[in-house]
Amino acid sequence: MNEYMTKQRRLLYDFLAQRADRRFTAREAADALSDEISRSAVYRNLAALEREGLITRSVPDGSREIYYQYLRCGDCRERIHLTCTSCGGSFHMEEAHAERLLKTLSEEMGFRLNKTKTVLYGVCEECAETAEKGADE
Amino acid sequence: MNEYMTKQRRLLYDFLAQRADRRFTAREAADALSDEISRSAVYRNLAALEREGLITRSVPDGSREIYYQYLRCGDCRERIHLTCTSCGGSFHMEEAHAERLLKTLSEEMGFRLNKTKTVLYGVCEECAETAEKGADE
DNA sequence: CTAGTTGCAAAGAGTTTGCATGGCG
DNA sequence: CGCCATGCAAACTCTTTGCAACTAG
Repeated sequence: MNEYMTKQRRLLYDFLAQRADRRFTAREAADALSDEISRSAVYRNLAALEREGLITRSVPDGSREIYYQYLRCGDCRERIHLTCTSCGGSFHMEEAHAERLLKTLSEEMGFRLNKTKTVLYGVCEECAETAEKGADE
Repeated sequence: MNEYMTKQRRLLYDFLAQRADRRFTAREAADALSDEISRSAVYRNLAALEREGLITRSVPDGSREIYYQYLRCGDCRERIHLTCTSCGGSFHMEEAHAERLLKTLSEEMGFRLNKTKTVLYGVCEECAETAEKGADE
């Protein structure tokens, strides 16, 4: 898979690098690169990247569109992710805490947590502060 | 909203009760009830129920379809859910553990976890055992 | 009665696919 | 050169919507 490094592929990879850790839809990628890559190539490449585990997919509440996200760091794939529902930003949980959580769930109820699939949703520090300054809600 | 209890609505509610805590797609519900309820009514009612917070939506990896799930217990909505990626079954995390997790995330990185939105994925005890008996993988 | 609800069929949105052409290695 | 990838447009799938008929309260 991904045997040829085409011009289109390279441009898409650049796009990913620029948007590291941020969500985007296939449509956004296709629009941003519409002069250079066809819609179908974008879809096909994103699907391939997902298969390889280099990007992850999600479908936020209220949306019908698939969002992709490139997780920059190499060790990401073995860590539990936190996603900010406000900015879409991604963070990870410290290993020690993740392990403790894993252990707790396993011991208490035999549940084997999948660190890769699991995403914790909430609001990140930065967004929480912004929201507080903005007052209402 | 949901002011009238129509025959169709009642049938859909029965369907939910029967499938409590299990995932199903709008299509599955529509098919199961196709003699009694039109597809559009199913979609409309599921959307209404979701708005009211009585059912939750999710889009599993590799699927494009929206899955719904009725969470039986009343106190569910304030608890962190665990979903088994094998059987789709739903469980919750004990309050004490949830609180500890919340506190850890908040103190360590200012992340405010949303208990309602967050779902932990993994394999439940029962499915893990079945898989082990089945051997491979 | 009257407003919410249904059913139907048509429209929409997002994604996928077939096939001929093009380009990487 | 051979094979993978692209582009285009048509096809698909799931979901939503407009509207007239129906029905719960």
